[in-house]
This record gives sequence, structure tokens and C-alpha cells, in this order.
Amino acid sequence: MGRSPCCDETTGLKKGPWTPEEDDKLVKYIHENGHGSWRALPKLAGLNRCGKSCRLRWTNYLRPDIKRGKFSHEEEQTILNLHSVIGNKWSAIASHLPGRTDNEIKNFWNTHLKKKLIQMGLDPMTHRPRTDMLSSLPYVIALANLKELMNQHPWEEHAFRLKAEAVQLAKVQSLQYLLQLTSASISSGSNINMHNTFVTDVDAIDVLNSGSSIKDSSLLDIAAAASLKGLHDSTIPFLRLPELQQVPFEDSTSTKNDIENLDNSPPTVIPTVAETLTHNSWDASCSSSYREADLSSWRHDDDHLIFEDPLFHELSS
DNA sequence: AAGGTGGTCAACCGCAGATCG
DNA sequence: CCGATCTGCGGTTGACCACCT
Repeated sequence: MGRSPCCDETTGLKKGPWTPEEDDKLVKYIHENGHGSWRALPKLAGLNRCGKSCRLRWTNYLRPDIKRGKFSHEEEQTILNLHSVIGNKWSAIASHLPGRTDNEIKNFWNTHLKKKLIQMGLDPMTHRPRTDMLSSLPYVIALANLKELMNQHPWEEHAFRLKAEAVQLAKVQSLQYLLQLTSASISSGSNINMHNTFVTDVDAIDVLNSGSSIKDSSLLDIAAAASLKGLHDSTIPFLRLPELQQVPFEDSTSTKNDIENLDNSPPTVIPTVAETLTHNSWDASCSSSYREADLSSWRHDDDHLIFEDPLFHELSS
């Protein structure tokens, strides 16, 4: 292990753009002898370059099977699909695109596809909608109230429910207060607050899911379901694009099998709020390995996701 | 015409797994 | 087994170019 010493500053090897003469020397040597040891190649080929530079020039530019020019629509879709599964594994993606180099794909991603996803409101790391749950909270609450109004109850039951909901409302107001604090933290936008924001989010969700009275509250379940409804709606622009097959995002240990199984994957995935919150809090600084989010705080005591409530399906259908 | 700005992409940097002696 | 070296990879940089003001 360790860094190769071949590019040692003290050796006075040339760096920077390659000249046509250098290209000719490299191509001629490799055609006649193969590259063999990259470390030894520059000296044998008469080049004042390090082996690493020669290898890069060959694999990214001079190799005869390189396909140059614009990426086709099919190639673009392939990159998007593979990236949604394996993340920034450029060499793995390149292995599925004959004639394209990892460097080329990486550049194409950073200059085109990444921006495209962002413009579509998608997180380029997760390929899922970027949703600010907290800013949509008033909408969520309004939806929840609307849902309640739409439900026709007998008067006796209604009176009983009014009493119960008065209690719940006080709890919701407490939750709102907590979330407002979180919103203020997010709007400050500083990295220093990032971790604290995440913790506060989780704390808020813990409030949602803890305690029997809260847990059994139809109002809170409706609010949660409605928030998922909002999330679901926000996926529509993406889902309307028929070419953009969305696949489930696995962890960073995804293997070749994940790529090969693309065709067997369900076409769409609705993100959990937990994932969305976690990703939005971390994606600015973390790689795909951040997916080890603790989802436990989103679960009921019986290990049943709160959003699996039939009401959620009713609202999101 | 000149300077500023943003996009593109070849090339470099440094890390880490693989391999070798 | 261990340390040195090789190789591959992903992130980043900087030169170049086109467009805008």
C-alpha cells in the first residue's frame, strides 16, 4: 500500500497537456511492445513523463477503441440507471458503456446529468426528490384538517372526537413549535448546524412516534400520511419521464448483481420521509455511504412503519 | 474590442486495494 | 507475514473556449 513515488516532484518529469509528439511516441511504443509495466514504460518509450501520466493518457485518450463525441440518449439513460444503483462507481459504469472511459462519464455526469437531475428537483446522489418536509408542514396540517372535515361522523361520536382532538391539537402545536425551531436551524444554512438539524429532525419524529396517545392519534397519522402524499406528488415530474427508469437505491456495497438485476427492479420507489430527511441533511458532504440512516426512529413500537397505515395508501393513491 | 463569467474536459492528485519479493 | 511497489479509482484542478455585458 502507499503512494507511488513515480511522480516525485524532484525527478523533473513533465506534467500538463500532452504534445502530438509525445502521443506519437506513446502510441508507437505500445503498439510495438504493449504497455507492460507502466512505471518502466516512459523510459523505454523515450518520454519524460511518469508512468501514471502515460497510463492515463493511453486509457483516457489514445486507446484505439475509445468512442468520442456526444453521449447518445441510450448511453445517458444507462448512466442514470447505473448511477442510481451504484453511485459514483465510474469505472463500473464505464464497463457497461463500450468505448467510454470512466473519466469521460464522470465529466459528463458532473457537467450535464447532475445539473439535469437538480433542475428536475431530484437529489443527484439518491435520484429521489429533494423535499423539504418542514416547509410543507402548514400544508400538511391543512390537509390533515381537511381530511377530518371530510369524514362524516355521527354527532355523538363527533362530540367525543372534538374533545379528544382538543387534546391532540395541543400536542400538535407543541410539535409545530419544535419543528419551527428546526426550520430556523435549517434556514441558517451553516454546516455547523447541519448535525444539530438532523438530530432535531429525528427528535421531532421521535415525538411523532412515541407515546401511546400520540401514536394512536389519527390526526398525526393523517398528517404523516399527508406529508407522504406530498412527497409522492413531488415525484411526478420525474416519473412522467418514461425513459428515466428509477430503481431502488441499495447501499454502497451494491455489486454487479445490482446492475444485472436492473430490469427486474420495480419501476418506482417512493422515498420514506426518514430517507428524505436524512439525505437532505447529509448529501452536501457525504457520499453514498451515508445511507446507513437509522430508520428505527420512524417505526412504531410494533416495528410497523407508520406510513404503512392504510390511510396513507388511500391518500397517496 | 475588452473584460468577465460559466461550461467543458484533459490531466493531476492522493488514497487504497492488489501484488510482489 | 510484512513492507514496498504497482495499479486503479474518484475527486479536483486549471486551461481553454464560447458567450455575455
